[in-house]
Amino acid sequence: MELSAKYNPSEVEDKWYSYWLEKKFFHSEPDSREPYTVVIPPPNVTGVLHMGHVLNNTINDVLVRKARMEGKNACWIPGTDHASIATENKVVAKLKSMGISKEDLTREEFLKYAWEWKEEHGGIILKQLRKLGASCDWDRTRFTMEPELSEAVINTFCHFYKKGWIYRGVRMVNWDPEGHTAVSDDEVIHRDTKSHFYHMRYFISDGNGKPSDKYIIVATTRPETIMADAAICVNPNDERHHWMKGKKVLIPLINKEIPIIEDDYVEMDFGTGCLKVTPAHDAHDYEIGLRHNLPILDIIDDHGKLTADAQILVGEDRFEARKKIVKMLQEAGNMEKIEDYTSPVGYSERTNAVIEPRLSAQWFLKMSELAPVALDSVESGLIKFIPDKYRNTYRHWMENAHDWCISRQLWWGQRIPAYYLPDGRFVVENSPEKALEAAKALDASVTAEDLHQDEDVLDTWFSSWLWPISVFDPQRPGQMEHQPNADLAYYYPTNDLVTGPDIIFFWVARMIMAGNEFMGDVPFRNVYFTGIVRDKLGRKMSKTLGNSPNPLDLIEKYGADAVRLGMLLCSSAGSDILYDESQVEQGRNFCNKIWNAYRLIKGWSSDASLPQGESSAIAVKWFTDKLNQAVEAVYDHFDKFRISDALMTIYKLFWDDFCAWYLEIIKPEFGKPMDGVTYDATVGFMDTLLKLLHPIMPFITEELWQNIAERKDGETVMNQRLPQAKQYSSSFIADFELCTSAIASVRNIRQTKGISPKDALELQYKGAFPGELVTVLKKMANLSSVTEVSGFENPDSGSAFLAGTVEMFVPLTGLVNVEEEIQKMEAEIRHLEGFLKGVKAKLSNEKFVSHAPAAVVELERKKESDATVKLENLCRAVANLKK
RNA sequence: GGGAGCUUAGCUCAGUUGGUUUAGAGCAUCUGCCUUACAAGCAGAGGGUCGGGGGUUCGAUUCCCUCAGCUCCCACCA
Repeated sequence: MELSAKYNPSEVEDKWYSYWLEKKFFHSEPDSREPYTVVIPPPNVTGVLHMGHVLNNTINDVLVRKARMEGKNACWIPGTDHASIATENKVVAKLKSMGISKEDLTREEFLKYAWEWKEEHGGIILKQLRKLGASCDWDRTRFTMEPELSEAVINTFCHFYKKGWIYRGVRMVNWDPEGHTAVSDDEVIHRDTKSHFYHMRYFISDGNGKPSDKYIIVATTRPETIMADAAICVNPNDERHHWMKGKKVLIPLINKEIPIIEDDYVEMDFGTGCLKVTPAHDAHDYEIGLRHNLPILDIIDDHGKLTADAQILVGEDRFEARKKIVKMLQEAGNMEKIEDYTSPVGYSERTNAVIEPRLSAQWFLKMSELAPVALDSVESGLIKFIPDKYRNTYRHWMENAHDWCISRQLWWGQRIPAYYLPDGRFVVENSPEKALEAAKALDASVTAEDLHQDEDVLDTWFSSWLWPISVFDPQRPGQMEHQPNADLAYYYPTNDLVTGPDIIFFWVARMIMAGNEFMGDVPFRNVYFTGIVRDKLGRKMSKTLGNSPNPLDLIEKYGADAVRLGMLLCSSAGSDILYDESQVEQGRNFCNKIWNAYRLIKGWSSDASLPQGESSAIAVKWFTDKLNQAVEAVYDHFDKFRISDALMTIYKLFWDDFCAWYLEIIKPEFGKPMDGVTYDATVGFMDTLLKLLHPIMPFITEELWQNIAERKDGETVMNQRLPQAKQYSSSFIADFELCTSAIASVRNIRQTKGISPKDALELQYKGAFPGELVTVLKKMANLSSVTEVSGFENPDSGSAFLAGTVEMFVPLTGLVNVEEEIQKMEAEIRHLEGFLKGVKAKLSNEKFVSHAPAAVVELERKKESDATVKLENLCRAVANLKK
């Protein structure tokens, strides 16, 4: 095979991915092996791949491929999420562009369009994941709104309703006037927003509904809601306002009379100490209203427009109304002053509309029973969070969890299985038939036509919280009498969950609740929280900023392995990731390095009759040790989910140890064959390295592994066993490092003296240099001789250096500047003296010697003696030079 | 307003119950090399008083306090 000097990923990636699919290597069925299970955080069905997905799925794939190569039965479930609000919005927008308004369609007609949209645009992201190399079991692909999973959602609703944990109630909810739906507390994002603080005059009523000459000042940020005011509230301890106790005031512009009431909630030193109470449009005011029996007047409709009850500005949008009413108040003489003001405002996570607190009938799931159990799952250590700090966040939320508003005023999603009787009562059943039966029990005269199903659908998270269960056995959630099927029994609980911290409450916490409820066990053992991918300047990647690269373009340009590596290089768990394309370049360079190492090895011929050279034997021995040391470290890193450290360990093993040292040592003269023993060992090393690299870089490793030796059809590197760490000699590795440092020093001498690497030099040394490494030293430093001496012959005509504590000397007649050599050594002496001083200070400290552990003291003694020897050597050398 | 976390070389980060030759890596930088695997490369080198101050300790990047800066999460818009 003729190989180009550069690795060309596009030639190999599709080929091997098709091969893996064709051979069903990703598919898993229960068997006697230990399972390793992961479920994908289901992306929006209409989503496209972005850098966050790349990060998440790369980590997932590394974990899955590693488990597979450890002999586990690895199963990674892919799928998508129906994403009610996001998808419905997209469909509405599409219809709008076609000149169709959602209001003109029936529910069934709209859903027909929605499904068409889903078929057309859905699942693109799953195809894109294949380009990344994701080894998902595609035969098990799931969608949260497919019939079976929808049934699971409905059964779950019925389950909790019958338990009494789901209730319907009129509550203050977060209304999204653009999405025309309520959203849960967690879907509201609070942002400091610049607005104004309007100080308005409310005149005291003269008792006949006419303004007197006295007024109070009330401050608000929302003057457009004054028509819905039910009272003015002051703090009972506020003496400034005692005079108006029992009086009434008139709402400006509409002159409606409202009482002045007292409540501790009002803070005396905020604003004017007078609070306008608007129960229908503020959650706090609603509470005050309940306490004081105030009437509730709702003047804002579903779309955020003022209703007829407002009397004025009817039909105006709430923000338009605000502008207009300010002017009206000014003209009427009711505006005292306007201040600039910044306060937190809630926005809808999905539509970015300003949330309108609003009273409406919604369905809720009680958290009082589910949250404590889920909290305990993490507190007890049954589930581990990586990094650990998210335990705090989790605990805080769990201890303050509000009931979950699960109804959404949308059509795309699972419709709430509540059926209303004509008299307003309702029944909850998982089918219309059962509902009719239950309804007849309440009222025998009810017919199927009389029953009306609730118009709302369920929150999308109400289906995704079942994901780790329903992907295996959709019949289990909500039906405790159904025994888990073989898949669920085998694969549940899953092992690791890789996800972003932004959905710790939406999804992670709730999956733990559902797992405990329906399986009596947590859904996963470890949760690895990735960071958020940001650009080089630390900005979040977003479409509007245009700072988010298209991952597919990157894969096209650099190759999937390079993109994976680039992502992993900087991905420590939990901290945000500053992405830069140069990291992907580094990944591409590494691919190229691997490719070329392979080319070098493949270009060699072996001759079994040749004896193994001494330096080659040493190199094989050393790299075997080095490999085992690295494998041990890699496993340790993986165990702690330090994926970038594991990667860096392998990276350096390959690049520095294998390529820069090992291959250079064993490299035969050009065109000459290599002895068989070394050649076979080298091919073996390459084979092992490819296996070690495979979870991270699946494509290039498969390509090379398939070529480095004869492979049968159906063989793949992804099903090989990962190397296991064996015993290795740390002392031999240390000896070798002594040798490499000596080689570097000689090379440094060449560089500073302008001596070509081609000109051989001599070397003398004094001290304990391991004899077996002399041959390596000679070859790599290009030395004609290496001699152990008792004293250097002409110390002023050469360059001396230390390798560890071994003194070394390169004779360089006529090339040495004695002054420079002396200066170099004296600098070294100063450093050593400082070091020694510190060590001696410690050792002469009575308390250190008596308090510190023996091993530490011993180490200090060794430092002292080593440094003393070095110092003596250096001083002698300098003295000689100065002669 | 409440809570959590971060601050170590130009950049991105390790630093594992306080002691491993007076701090490590990758990238970037500088110098010299187109040496028949690789210039997407090779060889060598430089670079940090571990945010400031204080304390505990024989010993602090590591523990405590404090100040400064940054980030994130939670929180009902008077």
